[in-house]
Amino acid sequence: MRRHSKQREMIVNLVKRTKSHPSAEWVYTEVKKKVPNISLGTVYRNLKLLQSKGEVAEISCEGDEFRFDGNTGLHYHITCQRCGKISDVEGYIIKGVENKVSALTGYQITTHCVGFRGICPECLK
Amino acid sequence: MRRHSKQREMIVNLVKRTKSHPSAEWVYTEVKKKVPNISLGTVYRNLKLLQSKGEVAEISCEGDEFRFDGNTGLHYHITCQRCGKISDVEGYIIKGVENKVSALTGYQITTHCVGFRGICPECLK
DNA sequence: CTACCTGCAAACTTTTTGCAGCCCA
DNA sequence: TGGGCTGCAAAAAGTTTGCAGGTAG
Repeated sequence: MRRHSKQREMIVNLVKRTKSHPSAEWVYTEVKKKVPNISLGTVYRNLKLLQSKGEVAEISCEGDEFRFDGNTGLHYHITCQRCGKISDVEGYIIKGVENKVSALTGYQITTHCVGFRGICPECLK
Repeated sequence: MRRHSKQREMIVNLVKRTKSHPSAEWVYTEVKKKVPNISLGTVYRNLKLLQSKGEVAEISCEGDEFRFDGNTGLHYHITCQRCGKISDVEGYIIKGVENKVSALTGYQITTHCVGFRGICPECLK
């Protein structure tokens, strides 16, 4: 049972290191700079694998989204409607929502996510 | 300047009426039952148009999602991880978050959305 | 050796677009 | 009658998969 390959390692490191919530395509072109003959298929395969191992998380609670986040801890996102960038909202977690919604809906809740939309300070200038 | 067409009207009504947060494909097959020769292109064109007019909203704050919601007022969603259905969370809005996050990030905030993941009561049985 | 992993390319799925004709204000 | 709207089909974009060969353990 093999664990490592140069390609896999690069992908993990890249996704964990970057703050930009990359798409598969972005990861591909980025890794390609170091490993020029990597294939897109490999990137998808690895992202999926890493995701299933919980080393990397998909953004969004609805689930058809293909942008990833190396930070798998609970935190929220904010998207700038002007320039499209996605950032983390640091230091703010809403407490008690899961219990409240569980009581309200009867669901057994696993997780929640929160997203904001607006205009970032740079674009406001 | 024309406003109505049979197809458009059917699409609006369908999306506004349904609670199931439909995908474009679902809308297509559903409308097809009444208007058999409607084309998928028309469905996409209309959903996009309605969305830009604010008559219908896309689910998710990250934006690559293609499921729609006829209820454009602020409300949250919950997805069942077992059966995949998406429901509305009724009667619960978190207050003050937008101001808080605005202060925290410097963004001018337009909206926020909240999603939950869990197992629905039916699947828990 | 033998899994597992990779690159490549083809297959799929989902969404967008160009075009010619149709239809309503 | 004109401009928007439609159906159709091709194109584009995004994701998955089969295969043959390579490589770490």
